[in-house]
Amino acid sequence: MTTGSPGTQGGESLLFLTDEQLRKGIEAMFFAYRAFTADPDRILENYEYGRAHHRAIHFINRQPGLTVNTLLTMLGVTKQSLNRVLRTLVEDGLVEARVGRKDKRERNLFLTQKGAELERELSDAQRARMRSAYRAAGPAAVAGFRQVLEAMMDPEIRRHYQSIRDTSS
Amino acid sequence: MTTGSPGTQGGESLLFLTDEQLRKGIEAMFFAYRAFTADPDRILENYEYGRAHHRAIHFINRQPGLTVNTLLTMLGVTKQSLNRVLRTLVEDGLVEARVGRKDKRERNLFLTQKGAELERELSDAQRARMRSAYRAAGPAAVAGFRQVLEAMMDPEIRRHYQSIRDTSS
DNA sequence: ATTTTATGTCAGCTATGTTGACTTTCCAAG
DNA sequence: CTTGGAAAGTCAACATAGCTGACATAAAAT
Repeated sequence: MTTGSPGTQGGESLLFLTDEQLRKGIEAMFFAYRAFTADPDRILENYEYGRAHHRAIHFINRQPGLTVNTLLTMLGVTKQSLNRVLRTLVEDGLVEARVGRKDKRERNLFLTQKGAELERELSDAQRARMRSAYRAAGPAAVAGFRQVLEAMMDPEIRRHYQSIRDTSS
Repeated sequence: MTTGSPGTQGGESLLFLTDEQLRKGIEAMFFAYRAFTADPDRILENYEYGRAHHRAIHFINRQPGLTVNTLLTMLGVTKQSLNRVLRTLVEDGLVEARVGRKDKRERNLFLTQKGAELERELSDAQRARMRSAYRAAGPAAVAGFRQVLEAMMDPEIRRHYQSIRDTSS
């Protein structure tokens, strides 16, 4: 719809929209995502945590002080599922849940030093793979990569994604 | 390593390799992958199948006649895990497992008509999202997308990925 | 005062992964 | 021809992480 309907290719090839191309894209997503999670998964085996803990830690690090509800929206799971994860992280002293200043019903989530250390270990591994892929593909490819992924997201999530800015190093 | 170490940027900016850029890439992968699986997951709820069945069906469709072992490598799960999935698909008449002609220990896997119909329904949904994202981003972005994903894969899997060619429409 | 929201918790279920042990079939090398 | 090992299938037991449903508490909003 954006570039015109079939038959009205204004000079631009639409070969990249063939079923074969789309299927290759689907497979690329599957294989790449598996590799993408493999490194942190290996590290997490040494702890008593899983991928769900990693995700929670990631977003708490990225948006320190975010509420449980916000985290819920970003992770896209039920509160029961998140609660199980969050409870162990708080009990183990990796996450601190402070009662909200304005609204005391809310809990603002922060990583403790210990939590930040695990975050660092996990994200070092994940960023190393991402960096290597970025280097190999080059800046133009990276821009395209980000564009396609962003276009693939659900609109509500895309807004969340775009609103996240790093506050750590 | 490919484009030079920090300080020796031969005219090419390395800003795309900052931690912030890498973290945005990590988040993009997470959010996009979730959207990517959401449509087929919704369809699968109407059947007694899950995401694991979808993956098996996808690859059997893409490489009709592939052996159980090949499928195992591509899915990256244990034979016990795959067997549970494959058994229900065979019992329900979606997949046919023919004894190998040369090596009778092997099973060559094929979709039945019924299996092909489900594959079509699932992949229609998944391709629709992929097509929409490709259209929105454009052919240059798609090329970059594929390059980065490919660079992210583990080398052995990348070879499998590159060897897959479509035989269906 | 009542309703709604944010959070937490208990119980039970399902899907999908894991390891380990074992059997059957059958190719291929001695 | 026998034997070793590969391919496949199966059984059992378990872990993770998702789900629904029901219910409790505290605090904000109406």
